[in-house]
Amino acid sequence: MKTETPIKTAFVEDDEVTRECLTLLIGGTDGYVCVGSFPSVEDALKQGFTATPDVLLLDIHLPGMLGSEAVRLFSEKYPRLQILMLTVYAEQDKIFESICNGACGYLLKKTPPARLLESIREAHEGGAPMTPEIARKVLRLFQKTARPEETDEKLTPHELRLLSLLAQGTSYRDAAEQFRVSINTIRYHIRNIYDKLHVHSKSEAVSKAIRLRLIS
Amino acid sequence: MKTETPIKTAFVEDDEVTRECLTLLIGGTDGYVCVGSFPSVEDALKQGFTATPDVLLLDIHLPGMLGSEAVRLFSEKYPRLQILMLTVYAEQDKIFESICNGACGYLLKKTPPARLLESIREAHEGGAPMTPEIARKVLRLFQKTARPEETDEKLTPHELRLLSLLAQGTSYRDAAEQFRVSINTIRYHIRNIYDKLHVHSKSEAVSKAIRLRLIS
DNA sequence: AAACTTACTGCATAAACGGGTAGTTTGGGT
DNA sequence: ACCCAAACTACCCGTTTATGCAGTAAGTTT
Repeated sequence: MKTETPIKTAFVEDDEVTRECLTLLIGGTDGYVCVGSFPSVEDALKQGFTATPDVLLLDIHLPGMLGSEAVRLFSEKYPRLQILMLTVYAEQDKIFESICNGACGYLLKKTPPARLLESIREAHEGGAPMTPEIARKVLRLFQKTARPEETDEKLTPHELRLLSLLAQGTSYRDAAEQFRVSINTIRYHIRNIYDKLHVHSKSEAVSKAIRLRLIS
Repeated sequence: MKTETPIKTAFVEDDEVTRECLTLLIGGTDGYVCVGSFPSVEDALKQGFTATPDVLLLDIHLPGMLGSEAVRLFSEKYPRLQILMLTVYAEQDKIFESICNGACGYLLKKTPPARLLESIREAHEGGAPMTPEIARKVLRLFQKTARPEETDEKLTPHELRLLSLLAQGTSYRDAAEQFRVSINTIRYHIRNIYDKLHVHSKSEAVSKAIRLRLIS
């Protein structure tokens, strides 16, 4: 039934036993093919893959360059590559770093083989496979970094656009030109913005606006 | 085998057919029990649940109060409640809103019943069930909002402290007083900051600093 | 029609800012 | 002792802001 081309998978994993297991698992399963298996990032880069991989499994704790750092490297080198982190512990900061660098999933090594294969496919098909604990941690991080904190008075769309300009360092004069209005109108709006945000300067307004997620 | 107490589940879902299906599914499955089933948030609040639910399935698009808004309400009323969003479309902003408000998962209605039951259990056990597309969207959002984006030149601790003051709207003069230095020294530092950040104004510096997560 | 809001414009002025140039002081290195 | 880089101080000057006061035109409300 599997007439589709197999998913080209590669690993970077320092533990030899695990690496062997993975190679066997992938090599022995229909629909998957192993195009590389290395004990370190450096080796992978030096020797190269036998074919451009679709999915890369990256261990976090590696001798030499860490997996969490290598994510960016690989994803820049192979833009269509999906990278899955594979590690023993669910460390908050490593998860964070990996995801920010562009990893698309994060699995624990205790993941059973069937689930692992499924996750590789899921990653290849645009999903973001994670173990439940990790998914929850990601959400927590997310909730922490992104809390709306409503303002008492809402800014108009116009005011928000102006605020964005200010955040970019635009002067009143330039903003006036962009909006095709007089500089005095800009002043007028700025005053309203300041009133609503209870601030008294551009920088304060910008910082408050960003914090309240009104802009950016 | 299921000697554990069943997972108390409730729904808010305006489509009557879907609601019936859910009630039947949950009611008819071992290990799950339905403690409420309402067509709107308002009804749920008015009538109350037959028991404090463990997991709540919330539709996004509801008549009256939207599910994405109700998340906070429910999670404040029942702090140990796990809330799963259940909807037809994966809308970026609704996902964002729901998660920020405290939802722990986000499923599409097309999710097959078996997977749905599994997700409820997963939510109850501290996981964060999401469909693959949604998981990927969450990661994307995450990458967008939290990108370190290294600066080419690092700011000194002193410069960072000054930058925080600027973000609060402090003037050069006041900053000088706080640091017990002359206003010219403040200027000196500001210039260095601007050079390092490649900006030309306070507001631009503040916005860049916040975005780069140098401050706040 | 009178009263009121909204968005906008104009002017004035003190204060704050940005950027150039230049001269101390200080604590390491070698 | 010498050099070097850093942190700091100083002055200048044109530009930009913050903010008060005042006025107009279009659209609502009553």
